Amino acid sequence: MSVFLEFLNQLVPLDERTSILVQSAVSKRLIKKKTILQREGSVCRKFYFIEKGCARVYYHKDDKEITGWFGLEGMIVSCIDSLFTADKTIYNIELLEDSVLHTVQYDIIEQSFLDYPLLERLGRLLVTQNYLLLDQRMKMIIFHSAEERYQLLLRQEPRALQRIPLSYIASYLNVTQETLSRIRAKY
Amino acid sequence: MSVFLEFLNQLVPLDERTSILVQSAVSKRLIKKKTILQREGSVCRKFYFIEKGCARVYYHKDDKEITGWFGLEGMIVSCIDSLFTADKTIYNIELLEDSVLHTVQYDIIEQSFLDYPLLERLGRLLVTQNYLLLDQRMKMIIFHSAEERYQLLLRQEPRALQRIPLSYIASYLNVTQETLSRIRAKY
DNA sequence: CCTGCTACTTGACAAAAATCAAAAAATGAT
DNA sequence: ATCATTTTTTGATTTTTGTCAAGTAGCAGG
Repeated sequence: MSVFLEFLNQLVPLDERTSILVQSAVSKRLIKKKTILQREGSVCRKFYFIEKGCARVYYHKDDKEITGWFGLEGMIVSCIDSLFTADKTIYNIELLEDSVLHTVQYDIIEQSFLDYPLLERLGRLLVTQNYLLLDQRMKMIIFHSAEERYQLLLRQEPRALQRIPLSYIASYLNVTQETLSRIRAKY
Repeated sequence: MSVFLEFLNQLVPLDERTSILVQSAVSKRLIKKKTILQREGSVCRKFYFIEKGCARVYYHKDDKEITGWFGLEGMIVSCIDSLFTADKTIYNIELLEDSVLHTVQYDIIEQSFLDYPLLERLGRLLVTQNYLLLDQRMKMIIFHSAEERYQLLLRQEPRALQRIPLSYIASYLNVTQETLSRIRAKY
């Protein structure tokens, strides 16, 4: 069973027919660094499970790029603002490394929700999981100073800091590159 | 049909048996201003639909109270950090006015998800809806200056600004009361 | 109508972080 | 390895917002 299917089964043990349906919506591929998976202004009908590699989700503020989210091994990335609304997304998704991705055609999933109750359940739990992540991130930004945010990230995602350019980390933490550099210099 | 049931039916038209189940989990009551619906440190097993009135969800940062969310007519409030995890919540929910609330026992809902596919669907859509709201709020805070945030709120929730004390609004916008007062003085 | 409380405003100053500019270090392609 | 490019660091200065303190306005209860 694929890594992605295993990931899903940990949330909801899937029966045979749901499992087959999901597989029909998924394709696994190796994709090159710097590929833009999704571009702002487009409508997003896919989400990606990262088996290997690393991505960032970013948007433009004035002329700067602001990182909204990272994806690392075992995470799902998408442009949720578009996926769930069919509006145009403000996000871009870019691969930061050559990556092994499982691409899920969300249209297929969405059409099947009513016929596959376990899929509906899986959907609910995935959204819930991501809601809690977003809530955490929200608290992180409101609760903590720039320096505390850096330290939190250091504890929660040490993987990220090795692999991802400082400027991307900085905007994820909602500080400028310079400020983050100075914070880091203290340690 | 109750206002709350109508609200749910707009998301997912419910069949008779699901409707009956939901009603068995809900009770409608008039609750007095200043009542604390949920206290930090407790585990939250309920959520509330506001038919009439107004609530705030807040937490403590050092010794200050920070407003994380408001609830107005037609909105749902809860301590989601606890509801979905069964961990202790950091949030308090307080009524700012005498309010008519529909209280939902989440345990009953949760136990029924597997037997009631439409309920599962409803759950998914409710979480999705709230995820998008949180995403919006996140963008509001990261994208915009204190002043822009005030103006956005003014446009999005003019209702709120009439009824809710400035200090609560301020912490919701992630600024101090003084700063908000100064911003407001400009108009 | 006065009293006491709470909510809000205003002012002076301090702190955190942003901005602008330039240097240093790291990385990648040849 | 060398050079060019990109990323990161450092310094000086400004902006934004926070903090502390004091005052004013509005309101509820006697």
